[in-house]
Formats: sequence, C-alpha cells, structure tokens
Amino acid sequence: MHPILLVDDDVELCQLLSEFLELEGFDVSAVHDGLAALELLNRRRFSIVILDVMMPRLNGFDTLRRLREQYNTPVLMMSARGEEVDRIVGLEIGADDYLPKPCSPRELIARIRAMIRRIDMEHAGAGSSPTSNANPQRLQFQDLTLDLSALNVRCNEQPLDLTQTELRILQCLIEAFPAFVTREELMRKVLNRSLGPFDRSLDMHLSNLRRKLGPYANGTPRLKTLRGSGYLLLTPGETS
Amino acid sequence: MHPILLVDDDVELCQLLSEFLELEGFDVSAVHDGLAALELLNRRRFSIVILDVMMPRLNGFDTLRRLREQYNTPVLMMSARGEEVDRIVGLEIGADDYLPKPCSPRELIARIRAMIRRIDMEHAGAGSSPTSNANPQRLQFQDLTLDLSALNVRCNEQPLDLTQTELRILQCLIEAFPAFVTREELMRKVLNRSLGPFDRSLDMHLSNLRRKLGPYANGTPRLKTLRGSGYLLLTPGETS
DNA sequence: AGGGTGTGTAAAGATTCTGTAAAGGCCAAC
DNA sequence: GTTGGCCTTTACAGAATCTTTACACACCCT
Repeated sequence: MHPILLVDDDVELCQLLSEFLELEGFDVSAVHDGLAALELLNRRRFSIVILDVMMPRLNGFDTLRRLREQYNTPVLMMSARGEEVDRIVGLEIGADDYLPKPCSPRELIARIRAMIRRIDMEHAGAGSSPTSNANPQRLQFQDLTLDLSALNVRCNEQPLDLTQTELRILQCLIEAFPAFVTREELMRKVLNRSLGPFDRSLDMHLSNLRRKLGPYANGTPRLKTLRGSGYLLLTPGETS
Repeated sequence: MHPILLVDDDVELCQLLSEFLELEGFDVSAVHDGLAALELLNRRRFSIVILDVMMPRLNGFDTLRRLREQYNTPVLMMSARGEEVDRIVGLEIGADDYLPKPCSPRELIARIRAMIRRIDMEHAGAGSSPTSNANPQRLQFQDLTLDLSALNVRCNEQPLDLTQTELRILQCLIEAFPAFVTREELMRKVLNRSLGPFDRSLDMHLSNLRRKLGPYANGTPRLKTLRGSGYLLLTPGETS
C-alpha cells in the first residue's frame, strides 16, 4: 500500500493521524522534525509527505526547500498558522497542497487520495508504487514478449536475437504506445546522447530492428515512421 | 503560455479573474456552463480547468464526472458552498484541489502554479512516456477525430493520410472554431514564418487538406475561405 | 464590362528526411 | 593478437514533403 511520511512535532497528533490513515489503508511512518524527515527520505521512498510548518530543528518551509532540491515527492503542508501568506509561500516553494491545521481528517484523506490519484494517472499503468519508476520485468505487446531482466525477446515463443540497443528501442516504443516516439527522444533514452546533424546511427538500429522483427503474420509492418516526427508501433489490424 | 479553462456562470467574476490570470502570463478561455466547457475541451487542450460548482445546465460535479470519463486534465474546483462535504465529494470524484469561493486571487495563482509544476515534473522526469495513453491527446470536431499522440486523423473511423503540416493547419482551425483564422496566423503557427509576397505554399497545403478531407456527407464544404481575411471551419448544417 | 487583386490547383522542381548496404572502428573474450 | 559482436560512419538511393511556377477563376470596385 502507499507509504506516507508524516512529519509533525506534535507526537500525540501524529499518533492520532497515523491510526486514522492506517485505517484508510495507508502505510504511515511518522517523524517529529525536519532533519529526521530528510534523513528518512534518503533511505526510503514515500508516495506522499505530510509536513507541519512549525517544528524544532528545521521548520517546515526549510525542510520543504531541502527536500525539493532532491526529490519531487508530493508534499501536503499543514499548519496552525493558516495565514494566506503562509499558504502562498508554502505553495510557491514546492508544496502541492496546504491545509490549515485544525483540519478535518476526512478532508485530509480526500486530499491525499487526490494527490495520489494524480501521480498514478501520470504514471499511467506503471503500477501503484511510490513516485519512482518501478520497472516491470516483463513487457508485452501483441505477439512480442520482452524479458528485461534476461534481455531477450520472443515473438510467438520464437526467440529473437536483438542487441541491447535494439531491445531498448523496442521497449521505448512499447511503453509509449499508442503514442509515437521522437527520434530525439530515442537518442536520449537509448543512445544516451543528443541527435547530431549527421548521426545516422539511430536509423541503422531501427533498420536492423525492423529487419529482425519482420512484418506481422498478415503482412502489416510492425512500425510506422512519421516523417519529421518519429516512430510508432502498429497493431496488425491497422492499415499502416 | 499555459492555456487555462475557466468555467463559471458569473460572467463578471470570469472577466475579473481572466484579467488577473492573464497578467500572470496564462492564456485564459472562459465559458459559463458545464456543457460549453465539455464542448470546448473536445476541441482544445488545457493545462488546467477551474470549475465552479453552481452553474446552470450542468453543475460542477456532474461536469467534473463527465470530464473525468475522458480527460485527466487537472481540475481546481471553486465554490461558494465551501462545506466540508462538498470539498470531499469534489475531491473524491476527481478534482485535484478545492477552494472556497471568496478566495484570494494570489492563493488561486499559487495553487494553479503548484498544479502546473506537478504536471511538468511528471512529464519531464522519470515518466517513461511523453504524453502516453494516460492522456490521450484527442481533438474532435464533427466527424473528425485527430489524435495528436499518434499523429493521425480519422473521419468516421476512416484514417486520413495527412501531412504534419496539414494536420497542424486542421488543428489550428479546430481550436479556433467557431472563429476564423488568418493566413498570417496559420503561417506563423504552422510554417513558422511570415507570409511573403509570392509565397503560395500555404495555399497549396490548404488545397491539399481540402482535397483529402473532401466535403461533408451532405455535400457541404468543410472549410470556407473568407476572402481577404482567412479561413473558417463549417458545420454540415451551414449554408456555406 | 473591365481591370485589379486574391485565391484554387495542377504540375514541376527543390529540399529534406529516411532506409539500407557496406565499410570502419571499438572493445571484450578467447 | 586475433576474432566476433556491436556500434558508428559513409555513401547513395528513394521517397515524402514542401515550395515555386503557371494559369484559371472568382470577387470587388469603378
């Protein structure tokens, strides 16, 4: 379930909130000052951080600033000082939401859920893991199965002998489907550099990939080139 | 800059907010009821939607529900009815934030910025796909469906083989509807240059686009030229 | 009606982008 | 050192797209 980091110096309140959040199915860790929060973030990933403003050692704003230098975990700030300026400052320096302190637990839950839903949306299907990109070991697309841990690909159980580069290109295309992928993007993600003016390397890899994959059983080509834009996988039904 | 859709039946308030948001560098479109909002979303992409709850024709909650069936655009709800239950319901059915109505414009801006920042983060960061299946970039106009993430256009499910230039022209026209678009504007947005004295390139692209689209089923032409002014999409009912 | 201007479009030309073969280079394994 | 696999570069060809040219027509004004 979603791990939540609760940061508030009020131990009693933490206790209360933790219980409540756990009832709602979250996995709550609580710490009571900013430094402890940063330290814990170093070691674990959280789906969301709930951050009080007034705390000893390192206050909420400074904690948030340091946190944002390194992570983009969603942060919900909470404070008894619910003044407008505080809210604005909090939001400006990187909070995703800001609630005045005596707040309804139900509303808190609703806002947490909304934030998590947003993250999941953006990761579209990448599963419900904390912000980081959790790669599945297996990818499938039509009759292709690619096993990322073993670096091999099969097409209808027939093993295909792809190089690592070709495999990664294929992976990018599959992950993007049904959207297209830019050449520039492929260069960055696969070859790890930018596309120079006379660099035909990518074309070669694509050419080789196409040859090794071959067309679908019904003759449809596997991938379509969008001249000037990029490449796109096709499904066997498409007219090409 | 970021396009924002403002949905509120209070025309005066819309006016005020629009000006304010535009000062902050946003590109604001305002409509005054839910159905109009859904209709406009069909034709244009927005970075964020600001949605009032109490509206004629279709209230904010229902609008949000219908919106969420199709899009995952961030939504900030706003309501004079700032009761806790309302906030919770709004957040539950898909709002990303919820503000009570007499709200500080500065806070509104801060929250909008926070939401946009979140989206940008997710897009730039570990996200494995640029605008993938999570967010089907679809525009619709009559029987035309144009899918920006796969760069294809369908007319009654029939795929049309358009050039990117042609597609972008079409996109401009759809987004502008029911207003017309200047030649100069098309040149800038599509061909990325200014219209020279002997440049007939745009005419050719328009000609090709017209030919590929063909007329409506009932014979009405798809687009009308306003001599000396520009071009305009037609609906099948219009006399042309 | 007639000239001027703006627009539609066919055809030809120019340009840019892409596919692929072949050759060269790099590196790790043997 | 040699071999083999893989990545990159070179070179060329072909294709898709964009632009220009040319001419016809429609519209507006006088």
